[in-house]
Order: sequence, then C-alpha cells, then structure tokens
Amino acid sequence: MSRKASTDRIGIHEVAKAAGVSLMTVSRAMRGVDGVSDRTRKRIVRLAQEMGYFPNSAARALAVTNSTLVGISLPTLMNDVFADVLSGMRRTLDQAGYSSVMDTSDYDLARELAWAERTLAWRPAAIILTGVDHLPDLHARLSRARIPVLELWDVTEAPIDICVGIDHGAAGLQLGRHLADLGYRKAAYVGAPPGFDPRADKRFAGLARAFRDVGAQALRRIPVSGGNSFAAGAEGFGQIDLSDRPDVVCFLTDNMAFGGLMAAQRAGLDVPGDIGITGFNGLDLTTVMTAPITTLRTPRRQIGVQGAKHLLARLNGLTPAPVTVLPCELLPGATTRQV
Amino acid sequence: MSRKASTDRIGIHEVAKAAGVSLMTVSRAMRGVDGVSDRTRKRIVRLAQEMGYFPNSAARALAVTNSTLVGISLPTLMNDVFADVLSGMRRTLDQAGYSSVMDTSDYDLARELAWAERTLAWRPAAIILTGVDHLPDLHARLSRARIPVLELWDVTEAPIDICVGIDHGAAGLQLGRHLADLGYRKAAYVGAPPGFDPRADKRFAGLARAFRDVGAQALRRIPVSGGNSFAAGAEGFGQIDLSDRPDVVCFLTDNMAFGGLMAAQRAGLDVPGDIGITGFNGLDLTTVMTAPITTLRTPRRQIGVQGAKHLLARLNGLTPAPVTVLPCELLPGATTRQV
DNA sequence: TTGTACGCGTTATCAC
DNA sequence: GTGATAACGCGTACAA
Repeated sequence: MSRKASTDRIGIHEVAKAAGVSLMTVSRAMRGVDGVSDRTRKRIVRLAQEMGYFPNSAARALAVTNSTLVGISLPTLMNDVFADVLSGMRRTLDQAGYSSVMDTSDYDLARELAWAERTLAWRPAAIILTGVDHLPDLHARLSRARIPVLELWDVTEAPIDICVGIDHGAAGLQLGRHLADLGYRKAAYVGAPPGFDPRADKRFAGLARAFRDVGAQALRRIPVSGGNSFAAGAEGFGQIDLSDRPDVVCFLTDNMAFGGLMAAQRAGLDVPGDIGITGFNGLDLTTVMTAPITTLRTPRRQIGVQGAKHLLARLNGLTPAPVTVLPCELLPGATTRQV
Repeated sequence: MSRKASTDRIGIHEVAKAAGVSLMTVSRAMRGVDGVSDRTRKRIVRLAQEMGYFPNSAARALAVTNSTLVGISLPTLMNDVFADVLSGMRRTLDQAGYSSVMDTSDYDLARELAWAERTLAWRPAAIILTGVDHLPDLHARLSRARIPVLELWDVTEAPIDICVGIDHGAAGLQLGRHLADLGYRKAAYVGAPPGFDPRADKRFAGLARAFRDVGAQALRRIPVSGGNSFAAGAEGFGQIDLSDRPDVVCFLTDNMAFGGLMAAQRAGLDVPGDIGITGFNGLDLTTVMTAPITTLRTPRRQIGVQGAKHLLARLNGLTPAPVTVLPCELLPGATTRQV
C-alpha cells in the first residue's frame, strides 16, 4: 500500500523511537498496565503528551475485537422524555469509559433498523434500543451479534436481552382508574394515530380498559400528528365533538395536554368545570403551572440510570434481572375534578 | 496471538472461501466499486447476506485512515433548543452516511474537553462543538487533529474552523431595543449566573446595552440555577425586589419565562399590566399559549441543517463560508405592552 | 522489566 | 476482471 509515511502524523512508533524504547513499552505505559517501571512510564507519558500522541481506538478495537462504543437509538429528543432518559444513561456509561453512537428514529422502525446496521458495523460493546417492538430483521441481526442489548422505556416478558422501563398498559390503566374513580364516564383521547407509537397504543388500551371496566362509554380516539406536540394537542382538542359532551380528555403527553388546555380556554370552556384534561409524563412544565395538569409521572431518569447500570453489569459478565419494571406516580392536578 | 479462530464469527475470509473467490473480490463486491463482474457481485452479496456477514467499520477506518464518524458535543438536551439543532444536523449527516458520537457537557468545559479527547481517539471525520468558547487545550488538540471543526449556535470572527449560529449579543440587543421602544425603563434579568453559559452572558450584555442606550436604569441580574428551568424561573421571579417596581423581567429562556409568569400570577400581579415578561428562543410552548410570551425566535433547526451542510462541504474538500450568522425573529407577545 | 512476532479485518497497489 | 501482498495502529503471547 505504500502510502507516504505522513511525516506529521505521530503514531506510537514515533513515540517509541523518541523514547528509545519498543512500541510495546509505550503501549503499556499509555494504558497504565503493569510491565513498565514507573520512571519510564512517566517519561513516556510526558513525551507522548509533548508529541501530541494519543491512542487510536479503532486500532485497539480491532486488536481486542471489542470496543468501548455503545449504540443508542431513541425515537425523538423533541420532548424532555427521552432527553431525561438519555441524560441518566450517558452519565453512567460515561463514567465507565463508554462513548455513544446515538441517533433518533422518529418512530420509524425502518430507520431504527438502518441505524442499527450502520452502528453494528462498528462492533459496539452493546446496543440500546427504545421500546420492545422492532422489525423482525433487527431482532435477528442483534441475536447474531451476540452483544448485550438493552431495551428501554417499555418492557416485555421476552426481551431480546434485558429491558428496563414501565408497563405502559398498566400506566394507562392507573390513570384511567383514577379518572373513573373521580366519576368520569365520557372520555376522549387525543394522541398519535394507532400504529405510530406502540407505547402510546398500550397506554390507550389501558385507559380504554379502565373506562370499560366501569361500564363507561367507549373511549374515543382522536388521532393527531405533527412535530409540534403543543399545536397537535390544541388541534386535537378542536376536533372533539363537544356536542357529545365528553367529560374528560386524555392526552398522549403533557405537552399535548397543555396545547389542549389552551384550546379549551380559547373555546371559553372551564377546566375542570366543563371538562377535565390529563397529560402523561409529569414533565416540569405541568408541575410548575399555577393550575397543574393531572398527569402520571414516569421515572424517566431512573430508567436511564438503572438501564445503564444493568447494561454495565451485563458487560462485566454479570447477569442482571432480564426484566425491570419501574413504577409511575399519579400526580392529581387542577385540571380534573377534586376528590 | 493464537485466539481460536472463533468458528461462529463470520468474516470476509469465510465469505471469500464460500464464494470461491479472493478476499479482495468480496471487498470490492460489498463496497460496490468497480473491478467485479455483475454476476459474481450479485452472487457474493447474496452469499454474504445469507452468512450474516457485514463489514467492520473499525477495520475499514484503520485501513483508510479516515472514518465516517462525526463527534457532536452539546451542552444539554433538557430543553428543545439543542434537540432542534441536533435533529436538523443528524438528518443531514445521516443521509451522507455519517454516524455520530454524541454527548452533553452540561455547560462544563472540562467535560467538553474530556469528551473530545475520548472521541478524537476514534479518529472522527469531523468534530462539532457548541459555542465558540472552549478550554485552550481543546483548541490545540483540535488544530493538531487537522479535521474539520464546526462550532454551532454562537459565532465568532475567528472560529477554529467554521461556525454557524446567531449573534447572541445582537439578539439581546434586538430584544432590548424592542422593550426600550415600548417604553420599559426598569428591567430585571433572570438567568444563569455569570460565567455559566457564555451565550447567555452575551445576550445579557446586549440587553443591558439596549437599556443603557436609552438612559434607563441599569439592568439588574438575578442569577438562578438548577436543572428545572421552569422552577428556576419561578424562583428567580420570587427574588426580584418588587418594591423597586421593575417594569419588565427578561428571562434567559422561554421555559424560565413561563415559570416566572406562573410566579407572577400567583403573586397576584397582572402581566403585562403590572409587569412585563420576556423569554428567549420562541419555543413551541410559548407560541401555543393563549397569551403568548414575548420572545425572540432562534433559527435552531436551520443552524443544524446549515451547519451540517457546511461541514459536509468541508469534508468534500470544498471551502464553505467560515462564518455564518443567521437572523433571529422578534415575536411580540401578550406579556409585554402593546404598541 | 522489556522486546519480538503475529494477528485483528479491511483496503490500496500492482501484477496477472 | 481477479488475486497476492503489504500496510493501517495496536494488543496478546511468549521469549529474553
């Protein structure tokens, strides 16, 4: 291949030559492993510093057939939900020396798969996915890669490897029962269209069941989409058939609920007098409001931290619990009837 | 090294053997470059598919001394600001075949440096940083790496390589002049403490200058911190000396402004009757409100897209403009006096 | 404590 | 159109 030995690019060879030692001594010195006297190590490290030498992770990965890269796939970062998860996760992984190859899929499973293929080519130490619903091909690829896989945010009895999240069906049920207990019987739901977000669908199913269980009118679903969830919530509220006199509107997220609340106010409706409103996630926004939105707090950051910890354990040869379900906390607010 | 030739891990050799061709033919076939007949190429690709073979990017990076990894450092993802930037950026980079090694620094320059050192070890094709203020060591490291560097969100006449962002000083001035034009003369500012976020400091300086220019009372700064910017805004509002009768409070961000607005309402103040409130960024939240918060819209997504495009041009050997300043749009709202 | 030989998986080069 | 060989930069195993 006779590429010119680019004179400016300093590699481990140059350092070794300059230090008058072998290549291996430099390698050992830089890694801080045994096999080098303290004196020579210090000399080498200082020299490397001066010469501007630093190891090549790709070469190391190749040599040890194992890297310090972790792939992370999130559906979106457009609301604080996954930013919280990611933040908790990165801190933990960072301290363990892992870098992350990250991307968002925009809830598109094909994009998730494409990302995974590209990322897998880097032979990452582990892969982190959002949710437990993926394209069959992805599942196959991942199994073949024989690397730890963490599925976040949602849970299943049969994870690819391990999973840490909440039970979205139960969460929907928890919120729905609260509303049913408050006497609500004619609920509407505003959220992503069916099939868009599996977790949203599970929550909807839980909600619907809660109302069904008390013999209430079937929960009707109003699909909305668009990048601006605040606007989507407002728009969704506008599409509700008010002549049907729904008593409460459940939104997919807090942001949508906020948008819906604004729309309700503009429509001259009193909340919760005329109609109730609920969100989901317990974001900072809703809790700081003078009249907080009734919602369910999801342990987002904890999911990230716990997930990362389990993954690290897995990477260290331990066997963490394959399934970890974290609890949600009901946050009764001022947008639904008081007890 | 005599590691057992792990019989399960299929590499390019196995495919070559199975196809009855040389290693190079497989390499060429997989990459889609010239030098292979269409028939053998198809045969090889199909075979690789069946055998579950896919290239090793680390090895490729080593061989071509150049990778398809781009490092991205953001201060935080906890508000939609950088999520927007990132989203615009990733899409563009993704289409060009680049993966990204990403992390957040939490506005800690030392963390930014540590991240850069770790990331540089992967010999990325380019590095993307937020802001134009970094530790001197980072600047040195980056220059030595001789790779394209994009600085985002802020601009400077002397970028490390290229930069795309807004002029924060001018943005502060723009908002301040608008307020001065509305007759405000006793303004207060609630935001991160000096030194925490260089961009925030520049905006504060611009704001302060606008009021100074009209001979108004000096802008007083109320430092707040904490991860929850909504709560921080509310808390900051509480710390304002109302007996001094400020006529307007400028918040560092929209989220803080929202928190401040809630605090004002709780304090029984009329906004904008008793006091004005402004935010910064023009997030979806404020624009959907029944009474929108006066703010300045920042071209976040555009910064990401434009930045990524310039970087790609740079990677392709072109010479994009070293400095790109994007405009902000004033969004007069209902939380300040009407004209 | 230090050095040597080889292999990790891929690509550039050049010969056939 | 196809193959042999030498890098790419580093770590493991073992010899010195």
